[in-house]
Amino acid sequence: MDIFLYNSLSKQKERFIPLDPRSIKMYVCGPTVYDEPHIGNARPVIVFDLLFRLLRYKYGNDKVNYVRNITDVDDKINKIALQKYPDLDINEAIREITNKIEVIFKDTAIKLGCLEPSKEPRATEHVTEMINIIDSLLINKKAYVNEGHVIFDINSYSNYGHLSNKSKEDLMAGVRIEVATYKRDPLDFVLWKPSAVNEPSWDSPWGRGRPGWHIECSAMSAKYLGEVFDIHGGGIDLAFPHHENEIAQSCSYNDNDKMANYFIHNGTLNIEGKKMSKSAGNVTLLTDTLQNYHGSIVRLNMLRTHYRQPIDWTERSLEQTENVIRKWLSAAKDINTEANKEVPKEVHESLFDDMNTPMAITHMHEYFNKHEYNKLYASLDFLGIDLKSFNNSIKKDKKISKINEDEIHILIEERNLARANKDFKKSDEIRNKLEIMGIRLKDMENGTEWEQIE
RNA sequence: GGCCACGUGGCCGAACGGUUAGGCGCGGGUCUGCAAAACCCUUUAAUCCGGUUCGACUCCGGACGUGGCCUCCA
Repeated sequence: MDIFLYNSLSKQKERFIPLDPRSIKMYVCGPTVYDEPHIGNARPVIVFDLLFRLLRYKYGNDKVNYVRNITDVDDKINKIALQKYPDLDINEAIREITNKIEVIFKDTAIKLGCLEPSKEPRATEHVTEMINIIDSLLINKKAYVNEGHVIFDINSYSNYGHLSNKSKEDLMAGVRIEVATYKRDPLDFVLWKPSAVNEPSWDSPWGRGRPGWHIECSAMSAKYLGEVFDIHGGGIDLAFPHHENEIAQSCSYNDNDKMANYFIHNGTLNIEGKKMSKSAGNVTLLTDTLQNYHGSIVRLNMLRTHYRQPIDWTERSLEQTENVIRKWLSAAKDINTEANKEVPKEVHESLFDDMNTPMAITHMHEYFNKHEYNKLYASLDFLGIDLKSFNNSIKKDKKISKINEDEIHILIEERNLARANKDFKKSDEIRNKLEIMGIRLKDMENGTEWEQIE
């Protein structure tokens, strides 16, 4: 069975045909590490992890090369570095911040059930490669130097705007800021810019400076995946200008008509119906969400919506997902762990059809209803949702102290004694008392169990 | 202003030119001393206005709404 993917280049669903089935090459734009990861960052991380898993499944675990970069050079980082560590040397301050955020980001990705990419290169470790590309673009007259900046000449690349479906005229109509004096054309973009004293800088043929946005991805994708690779992924918000500019640079540099055969974009994410923004004060940090919901819930909640569809991230949908997971978890004891872990056909087909996770989840509900728990669990496993870790975390999450726990056990014994004596008035009093304490009792066949409410 | 995506039942969320997707929740029931869990039953929708068609939630046009992007700026 082949994988079908919606390709932003052709604007339609296409059969995925790799350049070389023995080595699949996927590049995904990773985070700019300037602030704690938020829920919006999680979407591409989860979506492309799933694609990584599908590709591994079809072509072999060791045949897929998944590169997800870390952008650690950016003016936002500079600003925060100066704010947070005014006494440190700027480069040290930046290191401090980017290292810290990178650790949180990677830790979060693991909690969300994501496999580690094959390679996670950092932009700052590839400045030499960037300079080489810029130098070559200058030699080939695709770029020019002005006022210490190196600028990409948009008019040297005829296909500009193809990915984002924008014509030069449309783009010009949108130009609303004052155009920088060093640009010949308002649409030209910066490859290299000079650095002030308190900005990070590297030596270059054009003086001390730093790379512009976009060039890092051209440099790192070429280095690790080659001139042309299979899949380039990221959020739809990156299609323009980021990916458009990457294509212009890379294709001009390599003299190719393509950078990657498939551009795959995930849809946007809103918070309770509104755009997430700092000014609106509704930035949902992943670390906060993961405090209240296990990574499996966050992951499943994300996958309940098709990846290209806009998603409205709400507390309510998280609660719904938690309900589903708890229900599925109830079947865990009936799982035959020895059973073959083969992905059920229907789930396999759904996922290979442009990652139709909602359809796959529908099949999983069917498996549960038909008591085909092994199929359900094989599917969950394939989606990267680990219910076993969830199970453990329920216990761990209980914030009941030891003393409290002893007290609960005493009360349970007391109640069971009352029940044995048919003193239901007393037994109900104890139930109520525990409920007020936030403990719910469950009389099971072999004894009374308890759980914390909420 | 330009380009684009989306608008499905109380809520989430698919497929599909004609056959009640599915889930969550609500309600009812079985079970239970009472609960909880589980199980069973129940709950028929497509923002609006036109058009194409024997037939449209599905295709086309328009309106309205929500959201994204419009180049170094957070």
